[in-house]
Amino acid sequence: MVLELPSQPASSTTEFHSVIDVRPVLFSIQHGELWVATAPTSGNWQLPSVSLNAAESLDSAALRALRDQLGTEHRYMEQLYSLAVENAPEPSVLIAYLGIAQSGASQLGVSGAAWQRVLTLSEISAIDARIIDYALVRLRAKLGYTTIAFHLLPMMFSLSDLQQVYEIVLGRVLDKRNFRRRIQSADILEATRETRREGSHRPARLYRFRDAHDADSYLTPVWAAAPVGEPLTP
Amino acid sequence: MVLELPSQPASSTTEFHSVIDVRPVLFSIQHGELWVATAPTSGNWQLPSVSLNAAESLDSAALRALRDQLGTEHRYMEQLYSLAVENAPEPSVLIAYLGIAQSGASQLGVSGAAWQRVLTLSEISAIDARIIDYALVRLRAKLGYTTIAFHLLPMMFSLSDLQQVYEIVLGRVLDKRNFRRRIQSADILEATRETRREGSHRPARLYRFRDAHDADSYLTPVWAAAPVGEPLTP
DNA sequence: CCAAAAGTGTTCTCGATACACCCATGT
DNA sequence: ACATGGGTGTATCGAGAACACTTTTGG
Repeated sequence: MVLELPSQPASSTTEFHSVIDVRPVLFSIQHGELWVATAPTSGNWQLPSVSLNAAESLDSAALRALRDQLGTEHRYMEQLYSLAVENAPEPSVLIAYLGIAQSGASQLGVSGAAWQRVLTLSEISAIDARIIDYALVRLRAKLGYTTIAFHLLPMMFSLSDLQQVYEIVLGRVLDKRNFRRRIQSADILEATRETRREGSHRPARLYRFRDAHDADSYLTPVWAAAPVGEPLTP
Repeated sequence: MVLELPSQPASSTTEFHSVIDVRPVLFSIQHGELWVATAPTSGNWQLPSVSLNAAESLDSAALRALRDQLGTEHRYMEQLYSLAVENAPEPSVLIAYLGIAQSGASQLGVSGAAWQRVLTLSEISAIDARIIDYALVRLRAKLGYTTIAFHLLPMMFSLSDLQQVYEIVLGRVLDKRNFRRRIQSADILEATRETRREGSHRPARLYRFRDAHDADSYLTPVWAAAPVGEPLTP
């Protein structure tokens, strides 16, 4: 949809402009831990970051940051928060994004870009650390009421794979039976005919994520609202 | 906390700048309906809007928009979403806020500013309409798991007042007994010794909102996470 | 036959829902 | 006395949490 800009009262003759710094936090899971992608820099680590171009949406800028500064493709991207950076050499507004890379296909093509363990990442600026913390809070919260976890996994996966994702992100162990009951009652998985054998034990059935549930919540909010429109229908 | 800006790789010599347009949606309840505050404009209505100044945070800019363009004080303010406005005369990034004004003290001091009914508001730009819709979605969602509703009410209120707020915002009728049970079991209210008589019927006990619960959620998420730190403690 | 992960059911508790009557007051 | 909104309790149901054993495979 093309949006029209409403006519604003000309506020003042000296309009103040800022650089728009779009900064995605790209998570992925490797070796049973949660990692963040960091961009090449001299010295310590930093989040990938681009400044917004003319005629570019914030979302595309966030994708561009991943492509140009990391050399990777995304699967999921969501805006997090914006803030004006104070005491910057140049007036700038920072727009943070939460991105998710699939467990397998997450090579970083740009030299110098590297994955870092989230929980032990210290050599990073205060502002980047804050953004990463917030992104993790959001990711954790969204695990509970959205299907965001699937973006961390490849197309086909076992239920144990999925449970591991939840455990790694949430940082605690979940009960297998309760987990499976909940996931299966949400009706968002499709069993495939394939299985995976990978050790001296029973092979795991592989599942696929059902379409049309992608960014939707599958848990009902406590007090659901009426559809926007006429009020107070019981 | 003062944030330091991490040294970025000098991206290009021609840095692209945008006007930062901060636009709060201020809700309040009047005459049993939900209203939005609109700023003076020639022709139809529009949301209040300021462009960010030097050395000003986004939050203060949102408050300034309320003061300068509406002439009102806020009680609650929260960032909603940012987007780059395409096809604008000047490159601009719009940052939307959700604000809440108390039911009583919500006069608009700036001449031309006016409250509009949310559900029947039509003479407004597409972009402002979208922002208002989104703000309403967020407000409705937050009713269920935060104490945001209290900002719509004066310091002291009856339980029926509170229920009415929920009903008006959600657009549907709630059961009185279930509503009271839930609110009271959340343990966020304090009964005062005062009552209010305002008709030929039993007077209502007045309650006060307990402190220290202000912006906090009082409903536990489905799968709570471990505190950020070492992972996988059961 | 042993190790290892996959897979599967039941019980309990608690919160959400539906539902109807008495209470205190002003006129 | 009656009209009006304030205030209260009980029964049902479903979801979340706790908890242990059998199944299938490779070695």
